Amino acid sequence: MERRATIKDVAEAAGVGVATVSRVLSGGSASPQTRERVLAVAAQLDYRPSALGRNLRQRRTGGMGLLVPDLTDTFYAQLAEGVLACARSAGEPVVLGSTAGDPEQEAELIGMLLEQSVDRLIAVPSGEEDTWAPAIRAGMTVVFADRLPARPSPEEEDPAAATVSDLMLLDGIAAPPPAPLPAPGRSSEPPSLPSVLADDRAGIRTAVRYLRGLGHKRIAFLGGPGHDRRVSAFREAVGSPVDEELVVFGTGSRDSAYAAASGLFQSRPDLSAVVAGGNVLGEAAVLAARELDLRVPRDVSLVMYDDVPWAELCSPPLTVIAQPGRDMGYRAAELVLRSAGRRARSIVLPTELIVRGSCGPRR
Amino acid sequence: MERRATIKDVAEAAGVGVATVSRVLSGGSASPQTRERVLAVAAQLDYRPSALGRNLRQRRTGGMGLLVPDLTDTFYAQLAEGVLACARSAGEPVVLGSTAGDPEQEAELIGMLLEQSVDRLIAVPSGEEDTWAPAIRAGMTVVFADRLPARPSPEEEDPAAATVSDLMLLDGIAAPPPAPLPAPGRSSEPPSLPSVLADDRAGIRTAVRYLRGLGHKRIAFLGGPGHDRRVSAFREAVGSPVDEELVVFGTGSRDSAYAAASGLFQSRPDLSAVVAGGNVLGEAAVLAARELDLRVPRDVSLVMYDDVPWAELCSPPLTVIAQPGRDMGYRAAELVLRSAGRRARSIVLPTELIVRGSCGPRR
DNA sequence: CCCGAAACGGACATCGGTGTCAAGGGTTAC
DNA sequence: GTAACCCTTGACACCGATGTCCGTTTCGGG
Repeated sequence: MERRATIKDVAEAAGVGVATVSRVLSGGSASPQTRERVLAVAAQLDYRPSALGRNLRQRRTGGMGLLVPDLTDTFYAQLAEGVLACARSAGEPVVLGSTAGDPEQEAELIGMLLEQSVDRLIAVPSGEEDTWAPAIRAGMTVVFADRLPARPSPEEEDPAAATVSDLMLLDGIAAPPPAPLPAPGRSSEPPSLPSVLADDRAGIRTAVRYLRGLGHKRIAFLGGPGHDRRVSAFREAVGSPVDEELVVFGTGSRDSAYAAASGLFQSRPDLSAVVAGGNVLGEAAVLAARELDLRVPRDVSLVMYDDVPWAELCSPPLTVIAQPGRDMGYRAAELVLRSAGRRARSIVLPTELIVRGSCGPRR
Repeated sequence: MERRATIKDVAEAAGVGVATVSRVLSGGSASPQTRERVLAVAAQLDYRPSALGRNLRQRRTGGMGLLVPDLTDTFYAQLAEGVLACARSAGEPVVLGSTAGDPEQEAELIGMLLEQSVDRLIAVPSGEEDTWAPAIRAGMTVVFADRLPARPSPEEEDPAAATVSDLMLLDGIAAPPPAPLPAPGRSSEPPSLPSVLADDRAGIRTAVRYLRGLGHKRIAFLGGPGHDRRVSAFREAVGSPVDEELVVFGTGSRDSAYAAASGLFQSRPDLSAVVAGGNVLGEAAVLAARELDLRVPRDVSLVMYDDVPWAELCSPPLTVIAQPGRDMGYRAAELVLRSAGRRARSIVLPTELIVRGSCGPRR
């Protein structure tokens, strides 16, 4: 319960001024004997500089914030572990928040971080870009991981082409002729926000091709919030006449994922393969299939996005699109720490199709 | 990028002193018109008090620290979600650290938290009690979750009886006659540290009885670090002549868990049931069994500690001892927030045996 | 031997809040 | 009419660091 020693205590005990102590401890210049004496006294008093004083003086908190939708989603847990590993090796604290995929909670947490003067943030965003405007405006260095914030639904300009989101634009179906103008705008804009993403497009494409190679024609996509890039890649990969009934979404909870999967299987018994856009959705697909007495891979083939430890536990073990969750977190933390002040770069990491036993030839 | 408004800005704009602004915003007394004016100005300037200034003045950081061994262990993720939920509703930040079960990293993280003046901490401890002494001495309010720090191996007093750890003492085999003195000391000591624990003893006992009821005689325990209470409960439940070869440990990593499980199955093909002390160990047991062509539950029955979403995905779905991870985290956070200053209480939450399909009659 | 430059180190302001204290104004009681 | 009291309010010190500014010392060169 004893009071911690302050820089003043050290200064007095060493018979020097506080400024000298500060200089010595932060690597400034000082004569060898002074330095030595100060260090000795500091060690003897077990002095540790208070982050509070320093932070106030420098008007910023060290460390970084981390916002994820849900830690019980193993992928986000892996991501978080990566961030923590990097932060630990840098000796920096990490302030964690879980948003449950709710933009409102996300906004609250951003507010909390601003209040704490946390000026570096790694986030798996749930809200749209305007949720993030306050953070950016306040000068936070934000690195997005796993996905980017969605663009808000526009209010003016060609409402027909931009109704849903840019999904439709990237789709290449809804608006093929009127695309030339918006397209360059869109594609020149992505320079955009610093991020660490997996190469979703390639991952999905590989999976779809793999299923195609097994003879599957009716392939479904089971998506969740934030899977925009994956869906659009899926649409692109399956080609023009996308059967919209085969593209369904859950809201992020396990229950809704199960409902979506179960609904899909029941409404379209003719489908022969499913691509699950995330591990929670994959889990739901396995459960729903079992409940409906569909055997994997005999009755339905399944590819799941995310490699998680339990994918191997299933019978049969699940074929997955692995993305390097831990690496993504580590790299994001590096980015946010490195880019002291200015805008960070973006990184795309490769995915890998890991073939196990959940896909078979078309029945 | 604009500078945030400070309390001084608000004071000037409202034509009052800073003290008045502080009073108004922290619920102190002020005349209605003053209050109104200050609030209006604050809202208009979008003023948010800086946690930095406040923390420095009050010599403490708000919020709490959270230390867990590994977030990719779903149980700890659930625990963390509980803590985050409570903290979020209180508007408090959570500083997270992952220790990888390594006392050294744990000690480092404790140091980091002390530096940050975080004075409330929830921890799943890996180190022994002396790892925690600095934190306690510094006046931190610490609530342990899931387990308590192990007592350091004593250096004096009857070295024979206390060689390994208190495991051996509780064992009741290594030192049956010289036990009377240490025993009351042990059992009167637990008033000890504030904590939120699951009723491991009851959980394990129930599981062992259940397996016994199915006819199993050779039941093994697959443990990990921190499973002391579970092991001792296991020993107690199986009764006196404990077959020590049937009690094996991993070090916490997935690899070592797998090695332990595989070694167990290979060295003792006569065992007919396994109790896995945690979900990582359960996972390892399933994989090892499959690798050795042991079918569950025909060749070997399995009960796993921790209910995790993927337990239902296995074939057959795993029978588990469920402990309320999320609740434990939430309750721990409540405890640590409530007990502003003084010592917190302890809580024990019930476990539940959830019978699914991984246990069958003795082969 | 003296002068200038460079190295060193201490006093002090500062960051953004909170708590203390005393002054001032208004009301009530005697 | 005056004393006693309460309520409101602002000035100011303080928390523990950092950085600026300036005085002092030391050393080398002329």
